[in-house]
Order: sequence, then structure tokens, then C-alpha cells
Amino acid sequence: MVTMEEVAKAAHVSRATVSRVLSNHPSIKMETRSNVMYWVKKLGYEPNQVAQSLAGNRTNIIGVLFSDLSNPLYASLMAAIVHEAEKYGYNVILGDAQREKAREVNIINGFKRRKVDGIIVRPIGTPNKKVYSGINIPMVSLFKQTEKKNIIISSEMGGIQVAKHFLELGHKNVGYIGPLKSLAGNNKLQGFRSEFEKYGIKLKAVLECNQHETAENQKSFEIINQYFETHNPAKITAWFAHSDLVASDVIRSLAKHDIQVPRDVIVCGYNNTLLAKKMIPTLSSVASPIEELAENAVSMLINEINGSNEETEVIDLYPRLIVRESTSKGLYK
Amino acid sequence: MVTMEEVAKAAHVSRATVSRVLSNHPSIKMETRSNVMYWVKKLGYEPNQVAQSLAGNRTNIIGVLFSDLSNPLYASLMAAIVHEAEKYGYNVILGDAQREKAREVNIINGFKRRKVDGIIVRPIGTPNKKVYSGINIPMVSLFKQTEKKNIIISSEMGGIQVAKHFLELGHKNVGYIGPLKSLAGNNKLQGFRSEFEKYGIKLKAVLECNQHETAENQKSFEIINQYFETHNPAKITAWFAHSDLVASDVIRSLAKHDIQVPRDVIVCGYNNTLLAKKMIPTLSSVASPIEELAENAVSMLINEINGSNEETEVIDLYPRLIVRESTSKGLYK
DNA sequence: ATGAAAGCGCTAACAG
DNA sequence: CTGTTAGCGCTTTCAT
Repeated sequence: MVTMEEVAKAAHVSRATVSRVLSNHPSIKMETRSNVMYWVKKLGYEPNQVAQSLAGNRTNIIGVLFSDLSNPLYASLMAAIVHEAEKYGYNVILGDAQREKAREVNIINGFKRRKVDGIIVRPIGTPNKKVYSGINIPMVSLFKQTEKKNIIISSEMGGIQVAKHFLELGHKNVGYIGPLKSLAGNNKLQGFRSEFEKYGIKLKAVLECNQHETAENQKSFEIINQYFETHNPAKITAWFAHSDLVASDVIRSLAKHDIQVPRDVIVCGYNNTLLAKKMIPTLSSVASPIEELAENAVSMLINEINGSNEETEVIDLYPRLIVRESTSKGLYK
Repeated sequence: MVTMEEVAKAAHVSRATVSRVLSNHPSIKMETRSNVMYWVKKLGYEPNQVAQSLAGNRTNIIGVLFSDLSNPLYASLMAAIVHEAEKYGYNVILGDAQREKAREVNIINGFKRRKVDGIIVRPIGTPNKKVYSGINIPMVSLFKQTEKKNIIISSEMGGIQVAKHFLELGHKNVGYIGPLKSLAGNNKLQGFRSEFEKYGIKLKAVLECNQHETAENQKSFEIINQYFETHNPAKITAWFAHSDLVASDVIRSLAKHDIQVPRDVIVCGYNNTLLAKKMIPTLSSVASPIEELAENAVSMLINEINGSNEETEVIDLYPRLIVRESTSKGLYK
């Protein structure tokens, strides 16, 4: 392996000079610079980042921790973060807590031992104060608020947009299906409900399903089927599902009862996954601004790494409803 | 920050001893060990992995490089690799070449500067000999063969399985749609075709579409539509699509022509994505053994890191057809 | 069984 | 503008 020492010798300068040339230090004569660069190239020298990290007290690595990478939303978010970090010359070390709080702590401790310059985390459930307040390195939390920097995507706003869309299409018999206990689920419902209440309209059904975002979990299908056993499936003409997966289950159940989407009933999902884009019918869905989220998270983090203020801060991002076939037809009753 | 030095002082031993205790060196008296551990805990000492890496000449990091993370298959593979690596105490640094060869090289060079202990890579297109042969650290290639270690998933076998399935259902008028130029596409087709040829059956249609695995790309939809303009859509009763996305387009186009799947025509996809699991109808699809792939890749790599043989090696994994609604009915003509 | 000492390859004052 | 020097925090012979 070629070391800086060897370059220095070949170029008849000190290691310090080589180091300066490589880090574009201003006080270097053009001549020395080109001489050094000549030898750097000639010898094929590549700096050892581990040594740089130790000496420079800076790794240029950020740790990214997800609550659950099997959720496709997070998988694409992760890609976006990697791309964004790369622009700033940062590498990403990845952690997946797989919905287990214990892992969450372990992974964060691992990040610390690695001396990552900062952490981006999507916490599991309600962020544990003990864990998150005690983190003494730059941190940005996604989706959940902590005492550090935070980027939130307003689920309430998502619900409101869907409600407005349903209202425009003239629907008054509407239902929601999704989790009620989780914060995100609750907020979606809040927004959705409040918008209808402005017009004195009450939700005709609120079905609870606290399922995880995995394809194998069929709970929501059973729940909606069960509901249709005792209720006329055609009565509610517009369903808001808390995820695309659940929306797919709703459509499937409706189909089982010979109800067509969107001809008879319309359905809206959430997350704008592949499924929404390619299902038949394609699914209207609320899209989170993934790229924007990644950009904000990375730049916010790097600002803090570079020593900007360290106070609590919250950025609110808004999701956007993407209308597709599944809500493409109004009923105008 | 608590350093090893401080622990050593507190415990009245040398740093070497602390180091030995922490790395479970055998020649340490029980008494010293517990004394040292007492102070380690008391002071909350956490080893600095950057320093360990520099001194120990080993980072316990593996670099993982994908050709294109927007492909959902790779996103889940990545999660599996992260989980697997964690079991061995390794962290993963992630790279995404985004289908650009130039990035591929840059990222690999970045990995080298980071002194990763090994690299797992899914190369873009045909692996560039210059790039891949010259990598002088342990490496495992996924899906494509290089002169290093390789794990291949036989696409040919996937095609064969689909063909067998179609044959069992009595289908003789069958078509393929997918890329012909890429290796994987070609192999799928080879396997599919050869199985039918055993029975003297020729494929009735082979449609080329070299699309990327992104939801936005509608090319395959146009291609199949175009085909149906000049061919009776009901004539081919079984389609093999090279991906779930393309399969979805086929089904959509058939629906447009009032052909129902699977009642009139059956369709099989590839990759076993979320889409396949949740579409309506659910989609039969060929699943790659992601977990197995991750396990093999990581253990193969770590074996090489730990100095096992360094010869070229190839592991062949087989995909598995998962039958769902879209091919659930035979025609028995 | 433990300590002393020599690095790992680089950065960053401090001097000149 | 460049060189000298002192580390960064740990591992690992080589002694004892």
C-alpha cells in the first residue's frame, strides 16, 4: 500500500505538505502542488480514510437507523439518503431495528463506537427519552419528534387532502380503515374526519387494524370482510385506507362482493408504493416527499455536524395526494 | 470520552492488559480480568472502533454495492445482507451505482479508501474485467459471474419452472415478454423456451422490452398493446413476463381487451414483489431466495476475509415459482 | 501473566 | 509557504 510518507519522500517534501495539497490548503505554491500531485498520481496514492478519521477526529460517516426496513417506504427513503449523503462526501452505515426496541439501542451504540459524525433515525413507536435525549452527537429524527432535530411529515394533512378529494367527488358515506393507536394512524384519521365535520358529515365507519406493513399480513382483509358480513358493502361509497396494502385488501374484499372500484366505490391508499402505481385499478395514494425528506435530513444533519446551532428544531413536510384510477370517478348522488 | 488509557490507570494495569481483557485473550488471570471489567463498566468505557481499525488493520465493515437500489428486489436483499452481517459483528456501508458504470468504479474506490474488509456487489451489466479483476480485497459478486467469488441465481431454472407449470395447466399457446439482450432476460427465455421445445411446442410470441424495473416506465404496456392491435389477444393463453411490473402491464392490457386473468388467459411474473402478493388477481411469480443469497454472500465473504482459499468459486442458487391466482386455472384445451 | 514500546497512517498546531 | 513535532486510541510483538 502506498502511504503518504512514500509520496512525501518521492516528492522531496514533508508529509504535512502532501496532506495540505490533498486537502486543498490555500497556502501551497502552485509548483509544489503540481509536483506533489504528480507523485500522488504516479504512485497511485489513495488516502487511508481510517487514519484520516482517527487523526482528523471525523469519519465522514453517518449512521442511518430504520425502525423496519421491510417497509418499502423506508427502503426507498434509505436509497434517497444514501444518494444525498454522497453529494456531501459522506458514506452511510445502515442499521435496521426490525421493530425491536432493544436493537434500536444496540445499533445506536454501535454507531457511537464507530464514531459516526451523525445519526439519522426513524424511531420505533414513541421515541424513548432515555435513549434519544442522551445521544451526544448530531442527530435528526424522522417522522417522530424528539428533543433533537426532527423532520415530520404531517399525516393529518394527508387525511385532509383525501377528505377534500372525496368531498369534491360528492361522497358523503365514507369510511376509514387503519390503526387508531399509532400516532400516524391517528393523525390521518383526525385530518380526514375533521375535514368532513366541517360540512357536518360524520364518518360512517372507522375500522381498526393495527397491522404492520408487510405483504403477508392479511388481517385487514379479514377485518373488512367481517365488516361486510353485517353491513351492506355498497353503502359506504368511499374508503380511506391507511396504507396501499390495506387499500388493496379493501378492493379485494369489495370485489368478492361484486363491488367494482371505482365504478361503485372508490378507495384511496397511502404511501404511494409500487403497488399503488401498478395495481389494477391503479390506486390513488398519498405520497410522502421522500426526496425532500432525505435532502432536509442530510443537510440538517451536516449543518449540525459543522457546528450550527444545536437546539431542538422541527421541519414539517406535507404529503401530496396522487389521484389515480381507484378514485377517478365521482358519484354525484 | 473515556479512553483505554484511563481505564488502565484506574485499574492499575497497562493498556495492553485492558486490550487483552477486552479481546478475551486467554492468558489473563481471572482476578485481573474482573478488576479491569469492573473499571470498564464503572467508567462506561466504549472502545473506539476507528482506532481499533487503524491499529488492528481490520474495520469490520463490508461495503455493499448495488447496481440500482430503486429495484425493490435489491432493497430487500440489502436488508437481508445487513441482518446477516450484523450476526458476524460487521457493519455495512451502502453504495448505489444507479445504473451508471462510472459510479460503480467510484464507489468501489471509496470502499477501498475506507479499508472495508470485503465487498459484496451486484454489478451493472457485464462485469468490467478491468474493474473487478483488479479488486485486491475479498469480494463476492451477486447475480453476475466474475473472476472472484460469485453467487448466481439461475434465471434459466426460473424459466423452466414457469414452463413446466404452464405445461401442467395444458397451455400450448404461450408467449414471453421481457428483455432479450440482458443476460438474465435471455436465460429466463432460454429455460422457458427449451422446456416447451422438449414437447415440440414453439413459443407463439417473444416480445422484447428492455425496460428498467421502475414503476414509471410504461414501455411494456405500450409494447403489449401494440402487439394486440395486430394479434388476437385471446390467442396466446399464457404469458411469461420477465418481471412483476411487466406482468402487471400485460394484465392491464388484457383487461383493456376484455380478457380476464386467469379466466381467459394466465400470466406469470418474476421477482415475487409486493405487487405480486397484493395485486388483484394476485400474481404467480418466481421468487429468488433472498435470505439464502444474503447468507451465502456474507458467510462466503467473511470466510475469505478470514483467509480461506481465494480461488474463483460459484454458488448456484435456484429460484422458486410461487403459484397464485393469476395462473390458478388450467384451460385443458 | 503482564508491561514497555513501537507503530497503524494521517492531521494540525506551532515554528520558522 | 513548508517542515517539525506531537498526537488520535488502539493492537501487538518482545521482553520479563
